[in-house]
Amino acid sequence: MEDVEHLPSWLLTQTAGYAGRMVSARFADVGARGYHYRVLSSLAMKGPASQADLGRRVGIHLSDMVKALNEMAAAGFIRRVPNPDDRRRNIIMITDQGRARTEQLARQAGSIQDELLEPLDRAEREQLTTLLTKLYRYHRMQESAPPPME
Amino acid sequence: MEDVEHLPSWLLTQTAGYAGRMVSARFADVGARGYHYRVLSSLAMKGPASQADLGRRVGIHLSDMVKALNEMAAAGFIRRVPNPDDRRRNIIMITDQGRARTEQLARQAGSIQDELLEPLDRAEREQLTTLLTKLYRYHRMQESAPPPME
DNA sequence: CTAATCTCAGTGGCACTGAGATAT
DNA sequence: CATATCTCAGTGCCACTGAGATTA
Repeated sequence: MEDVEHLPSWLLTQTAGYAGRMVSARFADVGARGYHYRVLSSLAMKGPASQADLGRRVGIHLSDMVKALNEMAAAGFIRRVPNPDDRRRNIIMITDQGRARTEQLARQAGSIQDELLEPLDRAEREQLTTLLTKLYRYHRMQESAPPPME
Repeated sequence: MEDVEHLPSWLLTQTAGYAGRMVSARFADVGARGYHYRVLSSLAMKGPASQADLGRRVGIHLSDMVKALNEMAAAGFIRRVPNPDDRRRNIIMITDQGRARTEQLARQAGSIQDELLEPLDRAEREQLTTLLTKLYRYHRMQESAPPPME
């Protein structure tokens, strides 16, 4: 009988749990959550988009996007502007306040990386990042690949 | 402005998300969830325990343990036996059905490892396991370390 | 009295489903 | 007509909080 603790999938979810809790805690301190940071940083770096496109960009479900944007609009971090070319769509724009918020959250997220990777030396950290990037890219691609027919 | 997608914590939670969804899907097919497998495999490998000890062993909150054990007792995978030496405690024992279930779930979990690690070669898989194990052990230790005073 | 155990109810974040209204 | 967008309500899993009853 194999030990669960040696399964890569187990190690991955456990370590991700530690990472996630660290980041969430920092975000919660300022009343934010992961979805906010994902959306804001995408807007700040890649520009405005419709809600659906934004969701596809950052991997957040359309219906969750609605809720997250409601929260961030109420806080003044984003604005919803009607798209004159397609009246089904909104254009989501980041505000100056939103940019400031993005930088605040980026600092918080960045500051925990050292804490998270503490037991690894420089070379190991690069190894880890490389390996995880491979995994991430591969599965992200798989997702958008042809769904297995049934 | 740094890209979120390069942060180790981001990569970790994203890849863990893929891994978690793969495993959950397989478990859901047979009406199980992650907590069940964790508890059952601990019982199978390390023997009976009280609910509190079991929770500490596998990192599941005491109050969640109650619910998970209710589900598994109803399904006949575990039994609660009163501890004669300490009447506050139960002794949680795995049943034969529970052992069979454990093996079933272990097979399902094991079968997705290849799918998960597909883009990595043999050496890379070992690297990843080694790095994640370091991280896991470190943070698990930190947890039980003296809480920061406030 | 304090501390540990077990139970239950509830919360929050993340990811998802389904249904409905509107517009293309 | 089908398709795409936006919205809302609800579900499931994981992790956690708080409260109460029992026993050590």
